[in-house]
Amino acid sequence: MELISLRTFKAVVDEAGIKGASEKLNTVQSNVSSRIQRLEQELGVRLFQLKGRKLELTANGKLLYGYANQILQLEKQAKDAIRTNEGQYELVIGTPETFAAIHLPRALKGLRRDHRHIQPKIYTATSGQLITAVKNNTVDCAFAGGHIINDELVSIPAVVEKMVKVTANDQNYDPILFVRGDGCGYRQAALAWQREMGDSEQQVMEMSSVDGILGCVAAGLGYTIIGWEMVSNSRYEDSLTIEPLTAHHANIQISLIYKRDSLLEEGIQTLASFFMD
Amino acid sequence: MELISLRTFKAVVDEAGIKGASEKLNTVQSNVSSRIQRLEQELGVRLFQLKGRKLELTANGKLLYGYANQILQLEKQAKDAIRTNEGQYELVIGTPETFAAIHLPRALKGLRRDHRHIQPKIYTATSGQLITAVKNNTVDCAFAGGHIINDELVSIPAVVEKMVKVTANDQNYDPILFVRGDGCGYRQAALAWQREMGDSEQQVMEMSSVDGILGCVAAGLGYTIIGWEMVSNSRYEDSLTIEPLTAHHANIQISLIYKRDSLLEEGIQTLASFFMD
DNA sequence: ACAAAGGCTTCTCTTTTTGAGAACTATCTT
DNA sequence: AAGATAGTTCTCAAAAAGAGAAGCCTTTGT
Repeated sequence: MELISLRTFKAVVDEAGIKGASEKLNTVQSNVSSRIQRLEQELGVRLFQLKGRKLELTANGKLLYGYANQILQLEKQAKDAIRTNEGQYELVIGTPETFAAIHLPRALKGLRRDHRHIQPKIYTATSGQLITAVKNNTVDCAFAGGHIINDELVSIPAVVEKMVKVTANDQNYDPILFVRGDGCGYRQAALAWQREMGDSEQQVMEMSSVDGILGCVAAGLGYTIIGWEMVSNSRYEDSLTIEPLTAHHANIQISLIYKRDSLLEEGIQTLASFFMD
Repeated sequence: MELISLRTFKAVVDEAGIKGASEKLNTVQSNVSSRIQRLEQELGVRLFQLKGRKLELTANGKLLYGYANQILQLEKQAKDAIRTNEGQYELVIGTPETFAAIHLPRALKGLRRDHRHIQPKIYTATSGQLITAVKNNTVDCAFAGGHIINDELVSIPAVVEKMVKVTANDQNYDPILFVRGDGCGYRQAALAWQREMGDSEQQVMEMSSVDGILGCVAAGLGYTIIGWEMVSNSRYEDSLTIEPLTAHHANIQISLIYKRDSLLEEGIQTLASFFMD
């Protein structure tokens, strides 16, 4: 049994299929397929069962999945242990795009200046995906909004974003709420606010980029709820009006989360320290 | 990082060198050497350091060794879990040669008859080596004499061997104690008895096979201390005289030992059950 | 002090394994 | 029924692993 088999196996399970796995692993379907077949042959056991055109884990597959996770995690820990022992190590930081744009640069700059032995690497995804990414060890730590209730994770408060309602300067805008795609922290906040205002049958428009949203709002097509920092210094700042939200929705806490007893804890704390002032 | 790298690495550490590892892994030195080099390159770290013509683990090597053991053990557990789940599984039984000859056949026969889903596989070595073999997962369980004091191991009493002093029929023998090679359970018992008798400056002769020893004793060249079953039914039985040992050395407890929370516990208990009557 | 042996590395050549891509099959969708 | 989607099979090229020979540096023994 080789780790590549387990990595492949895990990818197939996680991505729910050979196609997904092949993309994640940067290879073609046929290779993934044959690796799995080899593994099955080696163990003398079927790991998946074709159910329609989807694969379904067998009992043995489920059994192996647990072990594969453990083994792969230990592999990562082994590498981490050696890297931290060497002083030099890579710290994979997960962050939502918005956070990466606004808050991260300053911290990263400080990190590069004062802690040359830490090589930061950025991985962007939505808040929701990032939490699983932390659990999976895809990233060493991640910035995410809201409060994380999970005792295998630790969270350090990083920044508090002041949420604001953004409208066009002329106050003459359509009652359309612009939100970002699924998984974005702002989106949740915006929808919660909308619900509370009783405006929930208002039209909602989804857009993938914050810049796009602000552009639309500036053009008077609607309004949005977003972190204050996102607007200030934006290219549309001058054509937008900002209005603070009512107390209870006013703030979103963004925390740096990581897995309890991560070997890279020291580096993560160092990163967090740049947000304490 | 692949498991073959870790297996190789572990073998080099355990066998204290590339030559030993290459033999254990049934390959040539050059391959072991290059696998290690690849691993070092991959981790960007030296794992060994040439000290004279021996290899010495570096700090990073020691770190990795711990992880390698854990990972490899999990690999084994994963396979075991699947095999036991399948019902059919292989049970690797360690035993001293002497035990294999006398006590094991009956149990093995019963196992094959009543528990076809267990495929026993025999691995012979000395008692001392067997204990480490159990710890290393080289074997799933092993028969060993004496009392095992180790809380990562479990031991089930299997048989009690009655120790006897064996001499030639004519009572006219040299005061030479015949013992087996290092690591044999009988050897220890014999030497302990000799010490207690105050005969410790008596000559001792080492021989690797029990049959050889009995032959020599039968020929009047000396005497030996050994389990009673070894003598009865031996080809020399008729020319030998048996004399029970004094109470305190009279018995050796042989137990079946295995690693606590082995996944194959059920099979091991089954094996042990053949000794309970 | 020198020859011999032991142990690791390097180099080369052969065999095996892996990977990419195309063609194929079966299932689901509309 | 056509098209899209997901997985498998097959083939050929590329890469990696294995075996063996030769070399280098220590240790050991006389």
